[in-house]
This record gives sequence, C-alpha cells and structure tokens, in this order.
Amino acid sequence: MSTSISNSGAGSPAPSRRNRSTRDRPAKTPLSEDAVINAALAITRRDGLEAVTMRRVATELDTGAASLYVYVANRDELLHAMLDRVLATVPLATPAPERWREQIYELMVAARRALEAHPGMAAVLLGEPPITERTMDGAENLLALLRAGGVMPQDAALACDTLMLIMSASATEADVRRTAGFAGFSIDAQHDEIASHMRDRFTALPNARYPLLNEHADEMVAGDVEERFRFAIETFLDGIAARSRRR
Amino acid sequence: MSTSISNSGAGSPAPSRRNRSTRDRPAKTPLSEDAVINAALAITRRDGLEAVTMRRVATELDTGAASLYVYVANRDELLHAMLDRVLATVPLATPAPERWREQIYELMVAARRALEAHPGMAAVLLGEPPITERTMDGAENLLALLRAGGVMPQDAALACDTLMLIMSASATEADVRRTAGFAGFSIDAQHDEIASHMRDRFTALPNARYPLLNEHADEMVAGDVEERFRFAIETFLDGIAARSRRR
DNA sequence: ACCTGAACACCGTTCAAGT
DNA sequence: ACCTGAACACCGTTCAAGT
Repeated sequence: MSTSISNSGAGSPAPSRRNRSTRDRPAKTPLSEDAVINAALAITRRDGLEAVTMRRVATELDTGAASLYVYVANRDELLHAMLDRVLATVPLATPAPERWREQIYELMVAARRALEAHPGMAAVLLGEPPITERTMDGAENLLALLRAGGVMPQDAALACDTLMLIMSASATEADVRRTAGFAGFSIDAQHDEIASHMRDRFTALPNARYPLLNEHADEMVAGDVEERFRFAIETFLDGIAARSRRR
Repeated sequence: MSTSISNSGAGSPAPSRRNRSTRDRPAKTPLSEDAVINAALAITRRDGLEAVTMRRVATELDTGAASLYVYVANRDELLHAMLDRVLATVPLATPAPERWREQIYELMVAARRALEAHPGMAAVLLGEPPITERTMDGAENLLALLRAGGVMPQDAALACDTLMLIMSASATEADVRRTAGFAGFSIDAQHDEIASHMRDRFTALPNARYPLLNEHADEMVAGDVEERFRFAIETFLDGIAARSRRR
C-alpha cells in the first residue's frame, strides 16, 4: 500500500543512441547524468560525501573531471541531484486515517534511513529551500497524513516543517557520529562505544557544576538513535494532538 | 605587503634601527589563539563560513597561513573553537520553576540568535558530539529547567537532545536561506521575497498531484522564522507536558 | 557532437630555513 | 623561540584543441 516517489516522466537513462560497434568502445558505459549521479552515490556510500570530488567521480567513470561538466553544471548541482535520487527511494504512504501517527512515523523513519545510507546527504537537504519536486512530494504526503489525523491546516503546515527539520537534523547528527573518530566499528558497536564514552565523561564531571548531567549520566546516554528519534517524533505528535484537542 | 617590518627603511638612507620601538613595529597585535579566533569570527560575520580559509584569516592578521598553526591545530579545530566562543555568549537561565517553559524557549532563542549571527556555525554544532564544555553547560541548564517543570529524568534527558536538535537545525536552515540566492536583501525583505516566491510555486502546482500544497499555499508560507521556531519548541513542550501528565 | 589535457586560481598543511 | 616562504598534494572549473 505505498506508492513510490520516483518516475518524473522522461527521466529514464536510455539515450537510445544506436552504437553498434562495441569493438571500438570497449565495455565502457557511455556517460550520462545518471551514470555520474550513480558513481557519486557509490562513492558516498563507500567513503562519505567529502570523498565526492569531481576528479574522484571522473576517475570512477574512467574519464577526466572536465567531462562531467557536460552532464552536471557544477559540484553543487550534482549534490542536489544525488539528494533527489536518494529521496526518490522513500515510499510514500496512502493515508489510512486511523493509522495517521504510525504512518507519519514510518515515513520519517524511511526518509531518515535513506539519508543515513548516504552520509552527508542530510546536510544537503538541510541546506536547500524546500521547493524541489521530491521535497514537495514529501510535504504533500505529510500534509495528507496530518489532515487525515484531523490536524487543522495551519497546524499541519507548521508541523510539516518541524517534522522535516527533526528528521534531517537527526540524520545529519547520526551520520556525523558515524564518521567522527569511530570509523571501523560496526554501527551497533559504534553506538555502544560512543554511549559508554559519553557516560564516562558525564560520570567524571564535577558534581558541583554539573549536578544533573553527573547524576543522570545513564539517562543521558540511554537509547539508540532509533529510540531517540522515536521519542522526538512521538512527543512532537503528542504536542500536535494536544493542540488540536484544545481547539 | 608594504607593511612588512623588514623593508621599513628600504626607501630612505640609513635609518638607525637599534630602536625596536612601536615606530618600527606598527600597531600589530601579536598573534594568539584568541586573535586567530576573533579574526575568523569577524570574517564569518562579514562573508560567511566558507570565506574562512586559513589563508584569508592569516591575511586578516597580516601574516601567512603557516603562522596560524602555532595557535590552532587545523581548520577543523579552529571551527570548533569559534563555535565554543559563540555559544559562550548565550546567557544561561537560573531556573524559576513557574516560568520553566518560557525559560527554555528563551534559552533556545538566545542560542539560535547567536548561531545565526555567525552563518555556518550551526552546521558545525550539528556535526559535533555534544561533549564540549559549552554544550554541556547548555545541556545542564536545559535539564535543570525541565526538572524544574516536573519532567521525569529520562524524559528530560531525551527532551534535552531533541530541543538542541530543533534549535541547531532551525539555525542551519535559517542561515542557509539567507545566503542561498537572496543575498543583498535585508533579513525581512528576504523573508518576504522567499515567502512570496514559495507561495507562487505552491499556487502554480498542479492540483491533481498536489491538492493540499496547492490549496494551503498561504498556510505553508505563513509566519516568519521566529514564529515557526516558536511553534516547533512550544508544540514539542506541549508533548512533553502531555507525557508527564500521563504518568 | 562529444571528449579531454592542460591550465588557472584557489585550498589545507608541512617544513626547512630564516630572524 | 617564534615566524614564514616555498613547496606539496590536492580542489572546482574553464577552454582551446583534439576526435
């Protein structure tokens, strides 16, 4: 019961150029915007966004950096095209009124996961005005779910904004922590590593200056990214519900 | 580079130079970590964070890039030191239990304002594990305010996280919008410009595919950054209050 | 028409050599 | 001890010249 965002009409790769003599050009896929974006995403998945330089993407495609500029205006546009591709994989929900909260949460989780699979992309989303096709698909879907839950239009519009903010910030934070000094660990091991490191810091804090941080060290490091994200979204939706009820 | 010390007497015959007074060494403040950070912050305020290159900071201080490395390990450490300085200006609150919600909101606004005054700094905060002195001061203060409001320790710890997330994401978003293509306008004019531009986009959307975005164009662009931020924080705190009440 | 080598104007960072 | 010129190994982007 979910429709994908993808499509966009004629966006398929097929340049449909008949190239019969494969003898001349060996098994080298011809360049295209799609090929450039795919190569860039592959590098991102492997080594993170800062490894996505025009030169590196070009090398991946067995060509020179200059050749990319036929398909992509500049690095910034490439980044946004990559983001668009990532967001296109997020399955949208068909509103089922009695499940509106779960559906919103599922949409947010799917978006966060897609972003986290491509470290650095979340920061690109945070730095882009929400007027791309993909962002608007997401906003329309969120609005539909909120309205299905009986949230008034103005609250729904504002909530839409905040939910996307929480989602992209959470993804940014998560993929930063993955890179910052804890590479090499598995995701779960990283979490344990970071959690126990932070607990140690809090426990070692001078109680006079940081009484609460010190005493509540366990609570501060409790829960993994998933649980913290769930708390943020659910609590915000509780607030939305309370607001609706007050009217 | 005409202010260099070595060529001070190049044009005149035999100036006595046994005297190394302030005439020979013009009013050039000696380098220090503080001086480097201040210069970097000044550039950030003027031209944004991407203008903060080691070479540019050095030029600002009338020296070469290599000289900075005596006071700062590298560019990344400089960025974090700048952030620390910015966050240090945020006034913490002395908990007054009956005002806990307002106090949290005020703390968040103060932090957001400080970050927005230095475009780019919010992204640095988002990309840093929350274990710096300044972040811990903020967390301790937030915890104290939440506890003063009767929020249970585990909820307070998680809320602390989410509030900082919303605050830094909001600041990131705001300073991105200020730079992205709307430079030259005053802040308010920029907001009007962006709002009316976005309303036009939403109004022009095909109603069949985007019925809600299209019909609620006005709601989508309503309110300035300040009002949207207030909605996000207040609604989240409503959720926290609802959660407390349920226990 | 498509591709690319070479160049331009930048980066952060290092280090031997100066004072 | 402090400072720095010059160099190294990178960037994104442009463009004349190739096929």
